[in-house]
Amino acid sequence: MKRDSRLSGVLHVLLHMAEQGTPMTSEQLARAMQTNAVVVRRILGGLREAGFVHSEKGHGGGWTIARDLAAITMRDVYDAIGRPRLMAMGNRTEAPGCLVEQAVNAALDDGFRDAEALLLVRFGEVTLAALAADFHARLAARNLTAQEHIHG
Amino acid sequence: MKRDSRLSGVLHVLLHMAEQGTPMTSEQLARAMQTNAVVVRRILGGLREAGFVHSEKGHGGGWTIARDLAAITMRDVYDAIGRPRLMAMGNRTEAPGCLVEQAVNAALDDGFRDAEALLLVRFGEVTLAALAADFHARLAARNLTAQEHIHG
DNA sequence: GTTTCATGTAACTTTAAATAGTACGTGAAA
DNA sequence: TTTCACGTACTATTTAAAGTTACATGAAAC
Repeated sequence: MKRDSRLSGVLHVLLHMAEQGTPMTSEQLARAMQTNAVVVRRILGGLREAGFVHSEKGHGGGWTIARDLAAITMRDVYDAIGRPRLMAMGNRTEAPGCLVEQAVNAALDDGFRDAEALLLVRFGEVTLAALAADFHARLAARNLTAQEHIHG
Repeated sequence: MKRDSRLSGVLHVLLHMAEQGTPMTSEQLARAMQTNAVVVRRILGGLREAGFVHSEKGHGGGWTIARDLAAITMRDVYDAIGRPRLMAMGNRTEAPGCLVEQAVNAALDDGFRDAEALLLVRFGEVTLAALAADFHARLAARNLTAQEHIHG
C-alpha cells in the first residue's frame, strides 16, 4: 500500500492556514500540499466536523482555523482525520485456529499496542501552537519573516 | 499497498519448524502459512543468511532451525527479514524546503522514532522459546498434545 | 547415470490501500 | 445570473506486498 501522509499533510496546511489569517481556498492549500484540491477538502472535512476549521462557499470563501492553536494537539488532528492505521505490519490471520499462530499474534499485538499508545501520548503532547512556534524559530534562525517565506 | 504480514508469517512457520524436529519443505510450510512455497523461500532466505535456519536441497531436504530457540528473539527475526517499515504513516515530503513542513515533520518524526524504538525493545524481549512455551500453554489449556494439534 | 525431489531466484501478475483526478451539485457573493 | 468555492460520488492511478510461473542447481534414490 501507499504510505499514509494525511496527518503530515493536514498539519502542514493547518499551519499555513493559521499564518494566513484570511480564508484560504482548497486550491491554494492543495498547491502548498502539492496535491489535488479534492484531497484537501476530503481531509479537512473531518476537521470541520470536529470543529477545528470552518469553511465558507462562494466568493471570498475558503478555509479558516476555528479554534486557538494552543487548544489543538496533533492527537486531536489524528482523531479528526479518522484515526488511520499507525502500524505498517499486521497479523497474517486475525482470528487463527492454529495455536502457534495465536501465540505469535498475541506477542506481536502486545508490542503494537504499547507502541501505538506511546505514539498517541506523544501526539497529545504537541499543540499546533507549539508547531507554529517551532516554525517561527526556524524563520528566525534564517533571518526571515513569515512574509518572506514563500512556499516551496 | 497490502499490509505487511511477513514477520507474523515467518514467526509462525519458525515455530512449526521447531515443533517438527525433522526438515520441513517449503511446500509444507506454505500450507501452514496459507501461502505459496516461493514466498516462504523468499522470507526464510534472510533467516538462512543470518544463521537462524538451515536449508537442504534434494530428497529428505527442507528447512530446519539452526539455533536454540532461546537464542533467537523476535527482534532478530525482524532484522533478518530486512527490517521492514514499522510505521504506516510517513511525511508527505521527506526533505521539504517549506519551514512549516519542516516543523511538522520534526514533531512527527520524534513520535515515530520513540514508538519504533519501544517496539524494537519489546521485540527484543521475546524469544522464540517464550513463544513456544506460550503455544504449549495454549495446548495444555485445551487438554491437547502437539501431535493432536493439526494445523488449521 | 538418470530420475526425482527440493531449494534458489528472476521475472511477471495480482491485490489492497492510499492517493489522485473528474464531474457535477449546492450555496454565497459579485 | 454569473462566478467562485465547497461537497461528494465515482473512477483512475500508484505503491508495495503477496502470489505465480519458469527454470536453474544440487542432492539423494533407484
